Amino acid sequence: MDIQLPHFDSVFSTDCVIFGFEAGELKVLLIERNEEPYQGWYALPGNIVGLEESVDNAAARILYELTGLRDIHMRQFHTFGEVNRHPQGRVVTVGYFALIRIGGQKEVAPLTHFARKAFWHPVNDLPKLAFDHTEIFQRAFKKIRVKMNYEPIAFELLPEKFTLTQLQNLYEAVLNKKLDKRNFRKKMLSYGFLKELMEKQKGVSYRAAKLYKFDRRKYQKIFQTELAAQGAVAS
Amino acid sequence: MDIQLPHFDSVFSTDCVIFGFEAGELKVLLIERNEEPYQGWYALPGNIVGLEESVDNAAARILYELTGLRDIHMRQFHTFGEVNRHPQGRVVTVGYFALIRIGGQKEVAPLTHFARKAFWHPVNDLPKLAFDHTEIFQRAFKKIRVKMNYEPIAFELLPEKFTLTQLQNLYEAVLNKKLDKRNFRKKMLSYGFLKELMEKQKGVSYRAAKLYKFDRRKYQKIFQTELAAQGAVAS
DNA sequence: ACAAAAGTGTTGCACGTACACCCATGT
DNA sequence: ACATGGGTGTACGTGCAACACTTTTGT
Repeated sequence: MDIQLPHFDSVFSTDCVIFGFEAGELKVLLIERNEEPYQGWYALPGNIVGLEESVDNAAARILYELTGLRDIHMRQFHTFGEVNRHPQGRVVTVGYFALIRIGGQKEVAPLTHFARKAFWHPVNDLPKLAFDHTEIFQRAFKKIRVKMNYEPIAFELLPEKFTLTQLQNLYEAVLNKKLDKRNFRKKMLSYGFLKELMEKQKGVSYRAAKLYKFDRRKYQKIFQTELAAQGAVAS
Repeated sequence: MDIQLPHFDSVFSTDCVIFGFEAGELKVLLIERNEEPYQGWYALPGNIVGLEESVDNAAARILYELTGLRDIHMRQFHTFGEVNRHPQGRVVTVGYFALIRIGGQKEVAPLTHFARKAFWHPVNDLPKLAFDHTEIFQRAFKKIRVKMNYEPIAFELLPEKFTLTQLQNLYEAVLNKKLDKRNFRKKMLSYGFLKELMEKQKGVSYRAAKLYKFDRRKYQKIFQTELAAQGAVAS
């Protein structure tokens, strides 16, 4: 590539805020850093973007190297460009978030020596993180709380088959408020994108609940229809 | 600053999508480039971020240098990180948008030789822009269309005093659909953040309309109350 | 007087919210 | 039998959408 731009000692990085849901708690994926700066600190999985890869691809690669997770649907949410956010130079970082099923892939574990370990930590009661990662996390958390009200992202956190109570618990954990059971069920079912399975919960010492799964095809059908309706009005 | 990071020949830039409203049309601020690459092309105002300035500050500085506009409230909306978006090297760009009153400041004009001119162009019927600026623009446009439905950003585009019909025309231009006059007025007034002035329109050859202004203090009061109510439920 | 835009209410419908009890199952 | 969560319906209020005519003013 023919470089004619000014040479700056600047790099960009990506940091990933990966949410999971386990034992009724919302969790975030952290690593323990194995290199300076902030060696031994907890941090979001992140690293420097290579010259020959897009930022989106870099985010996926870095997440894989630090945690073993791959094929995760990540979305950019904000770029952090303060001058002194990295003690060793000018690093602008692009923040991504994702919501995944804990245990949906094998255990999380770093593939490089850059991180000592990778682990899930409850979002409440987070320790101080390296760099400005606490701020990055907060911003991602706020984002998903808002997004959960108008996009079906909650299902990405649940196992494929789930009960309505599990779904409600998740909403309550993310939104941090109690919801009314009857209204919650009525509303969720009214959307029409939950598929009721013939199956029931097993191994519980009380009445077993029906299992549901999120029907992405139905959801997209509904969503596209809405968009088309809006388009028709607009034309 | 003690640089111990890998040296990459990479830079970051900002590009600004500045919206204005004039003659019933939504417009975007463009420059004509005076340097390679894309010399002579139309582009969004943008340039490279300096090592010693935050990305946010750079966006403001660059906009000022290229258009003479300052003290504009800009918001980041997306970062564009494809490998080949700049023909001369690796440039990751952070996109910002703003909505302003055309004519609220003096005429737009570049302060540097980097741009030949700066001018307003209707958002419909945009020419091909330099780099991936068409995509950047589209993404910003989509953002404000969505945002206009739940934040009072429309007022940033209007003169301080405006009529309800002007406000409605603006909504119609941005959302690209016709709205019902009675419902629109009822809804806008019901929010309670429009202050009716003692003044009327002048110089029109028909019944003069009342002038209103956006009362930001009232808006914030309402907004904070809503937030507090949500917080109370959550606690 | 006429042209042009300002201004004004009612009704039906969809949706959210509040609220309490019986049911099925495992121990 | 009892403990535990599963599962269900109604009534009310709010907010949005559809819809047409009279009023004011300048020319």
